[in-house]
Amino acid sequence: MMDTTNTDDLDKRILRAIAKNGRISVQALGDSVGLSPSPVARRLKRLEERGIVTGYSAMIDETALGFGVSVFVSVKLDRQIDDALQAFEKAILAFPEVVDCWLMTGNRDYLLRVVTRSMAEFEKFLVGSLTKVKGVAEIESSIPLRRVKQTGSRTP
Amino acid sequence: MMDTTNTDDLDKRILRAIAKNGRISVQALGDSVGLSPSPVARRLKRLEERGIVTGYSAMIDETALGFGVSVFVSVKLDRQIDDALQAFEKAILAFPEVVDCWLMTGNRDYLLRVVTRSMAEFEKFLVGSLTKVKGVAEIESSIPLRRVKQTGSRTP
DNA sequence: CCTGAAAAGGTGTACGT
DNA sequence: ACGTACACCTTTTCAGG
Repeated sequence: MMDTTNTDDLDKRILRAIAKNGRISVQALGDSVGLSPSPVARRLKRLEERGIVTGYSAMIDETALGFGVSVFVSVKLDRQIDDALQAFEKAILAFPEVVDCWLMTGNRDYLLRVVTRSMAEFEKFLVGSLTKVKGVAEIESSIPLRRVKQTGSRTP
Repeated sequence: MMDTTNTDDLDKRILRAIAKNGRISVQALGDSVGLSPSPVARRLKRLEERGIVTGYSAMIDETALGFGVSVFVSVKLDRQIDDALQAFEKAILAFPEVVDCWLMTGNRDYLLRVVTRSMAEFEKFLVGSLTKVKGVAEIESSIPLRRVKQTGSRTP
């Protein structure tokens, strides 16, 4: 059984273009892929509806805004039942400090990236917010020195 | 001496809004922050010029593009001299499979996120590319089940 | 599934406050 | 530094191939 994704080459070119410039106009998109604006708009809408394009975002320089601290945090929950996972994830989604979160295989723990203005603010987040989330059993922080590469997402 | 970032509350609300929806119109932005379109456009332009807004991007479900495999890879180098780090980083920047890379404190190892079409392609990258980079001593892979949160960047 | 044209809606500039 | 007005451009919708 083959998983026909239903995204053709034109869609892929549209995706590449909007990955590079999320505010590009439908017209310019049409020019770049060789289509008139209306089909591009239709395809874009369809890509959004199908959940392939999950949204659009401005890329903001965190350090320019004073958020100089970025920390990787590994979190283990004390139970691994679905309820605990759901409760944890709901809390995570509400914390602005958490910019990225993955559920890992293995011990079913989470890997987060937490961004704050300072170490003091990070500590406050850790003891004031994260440790207070129900089900959190273990927390391990790793501090990066610097970011070597940032692509956002892969493109062919 | 106070570090007045020169971004006031209005700017911050604009940043929050465009982080959440990078394709929002200037008009809608104006409505949401209580300003008419022209000042919003002026502020937006200024935020871009000052490098606070570095660009716009569509958030794309990588799996939709056929990149179903995402793996966190931890890499230790056998020597921690600057030359080794530089050589390693140069290699990393050239690999399209590596979408994100951080130099970590502590044991001075690297944390990468590697994205491929399949496990077979991942393995090929691992044995064919990553292990062949000079200085690589230890590699540990962690496989995520799914992404829980993807914010791109922190907002004020 | 595409084009093209017309209606609706958004943008950018100039100027007034 | 914000608002309004207006000309211009972009998006959307719909008829037709």
